This record gives sequence, C-alpha cells and structure tokens, in this order.
Amino acid sequence: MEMAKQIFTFYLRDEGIRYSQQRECILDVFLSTEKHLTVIDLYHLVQKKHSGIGYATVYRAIKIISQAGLAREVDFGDGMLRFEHKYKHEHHGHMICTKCGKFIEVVDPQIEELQEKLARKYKFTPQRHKMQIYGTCEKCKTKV
Amino acid sequence: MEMAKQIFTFYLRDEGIRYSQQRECILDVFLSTEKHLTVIDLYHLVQKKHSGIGYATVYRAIKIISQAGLAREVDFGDGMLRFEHKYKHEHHGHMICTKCGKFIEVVDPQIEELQEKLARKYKFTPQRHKMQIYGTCEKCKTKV
DNA sequence: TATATAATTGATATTGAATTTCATTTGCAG
DNA sequence: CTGCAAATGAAATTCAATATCAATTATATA
Repeated sequence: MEMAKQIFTFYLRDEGIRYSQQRECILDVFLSTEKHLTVIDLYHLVQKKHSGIGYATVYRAIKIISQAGLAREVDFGDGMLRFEHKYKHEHHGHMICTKCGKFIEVVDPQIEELQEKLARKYKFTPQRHKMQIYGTCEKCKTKV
Repeated sequence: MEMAKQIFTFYLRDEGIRYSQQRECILDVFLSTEKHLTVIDLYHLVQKKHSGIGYATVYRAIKIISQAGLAREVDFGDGMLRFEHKYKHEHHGHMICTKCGKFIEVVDPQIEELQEKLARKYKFTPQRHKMQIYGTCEKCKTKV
C-alpha cells in the first residue's frame, strides 16, 4: 500500500501537480478497494469518508491515478469505464459471464508471449493489451 | 454475399420480424463495405442510396444484423461502437496504433486455443472473445 | 510569516453516442 | 381489401464523460 502512495507522490512531484487532501482520500479509498470500480462507485465510497468531495474531483483524481500507473481502465462493454489496481497486479484478461455479470481475472503467460510474438510479426511496438472472454459461468450454465 | 442475405431473411422469419426495404438497403450497404463502421458511418453510406432513411432505422437495423450473426460489435475504446462483418470472417483480434488510430486484424489459432483451454479450466462456456493490442505501428514508431 | 498566484475544487453545464418515444406509414395475414 | 401490429423517422431522452468557472487552497518566495 505505502509503496503505491509513494509512487503517486513522486508522480505528482514530477508532473508539478499539487498535493490535496481530496486526492489523498480518493487514492486511499481506491487502494483499499479490490474491485473494478466505476467513477460513480468510487465517488460513493469516497462520499462515506468525506461527503464534501464532488464527483468531478473523483473523476479527475482517478485519471491522475491511472496516469501515475496505479490504475488501469477496463471496459466490460456495459457503457461504463471501470478502474482496477495496476500496481503489483499482473497483467491479466477477464472472463465475463454474460448472464450474471460476474467476472474472473485470468492470467496466461503463454498467451502474453504469443501476443508479443504477434506484435513483432507486424512490426508493432505493443504498449498494452486487453483480452476479454465472454461466456457463461458454471452457475449460470444450467439456467435458461 | 447472397448466403449472408439468406441467413438474414431466415433470421427475420424465425423471429417474426417483418421485411422492409430500408432494412434490405442497410444490409446491402453493410455487406458491401469491408470496414469497421460506426452507426453514423453506416448511416452516411446508406444516405447516399436512400436519403430518406433515418439514423434510428440504421441503428435498429445494425442491431438486428448483429443478432442475426452477420455483424460483430467491436470497441476500440474511442467512445464509438463499430461493427464488422462476422459471417465467413475468422475470429480475430485487433492491433491498434495509439498514434494514428490505424488497426490491423490479427488471427492466431494458438491464442484461440489457449483461450479455450483457459475457459475450460475455469468451467466457463465461452461464447465470444475479444483481444486488442494497443501500441505504435511501424510508421508511427519514429514519430514523437 | 504574509502574500501573490497558479492549481484545485465542486457545482453545474455541455457534449455526444446510445436509446427511447410517438405519430405516421407500411407489410402482410385473413 | 381491410385491419392491425410492426416499422419508420424525427425528435426527445438518457447517461457517462468531459468542460467551465467562480471560489478556494497549496506553495513558492519576498
């Protein structure tokens, strides 16, 4: 946790971005919640601690947190951008149940490697990649 | 081409959806354009043939075309949904240049297989999957 | 430490794609 | 033909993302 906050502090310094209580609070809430949060989710959580913090501030803060490399944007295709932890979290894909909406994070080094090979083949310099597998989870398999 | 139109016709019949000139025109335009079209793109193309067709009709038609299994939604993360051909088009991923926006369709059977293996491992019944690799293409590599 | 000043905040407004509404038109079954 | 439910097109609505702006606040420096 603390390391992540240091990274954030250094990022702010490097970019000439000021410290603020609000941003610290938002970062704390984000770091202590291991979920895929939308901006509104995060806003509601932050509200519980400091009800004065506005939506716009949360929105701007999570953007900075992303830029600092601590969050990653994920898109489950439901019209809302979500943010997940990036620091010390392996790159992974998502397996999303189209019935109940639940998802699993999956990591496969072999796929990662093949993706890089693919990029090389097309003389592409890869920066990041996404992978989503949509389907039905075990529980929903039997449902209609 | 004709086969795709037949699939569409049968889909309409099965679903009890009526025939209409507009829908036929929209399907024709879609099938004859090998691009990743947004709804607005498609609307503009359709306008050239039948200027009376409205945006909402195009929007509704491409949804039906997707449901019929002839189009697939793709999301490049630029805020607009795109549609690409699905019928007789291998499943593929996309390699997207973050500088110029160009993209390449990539197919890798090995990755496909690993994805299925991954799904099996988690007792997931896969329906579809997406893969995007973001990076810089050869031309943009040297640019600042 | 006081002050200048530029970044930040929070309320609100704007944007833009996706989706819905509804009166009119149209396909098609009987 | 006729009735009626589905389809159309224009316009309205929705909603997340983003921008605006006056008031506030962090911080460098005098």
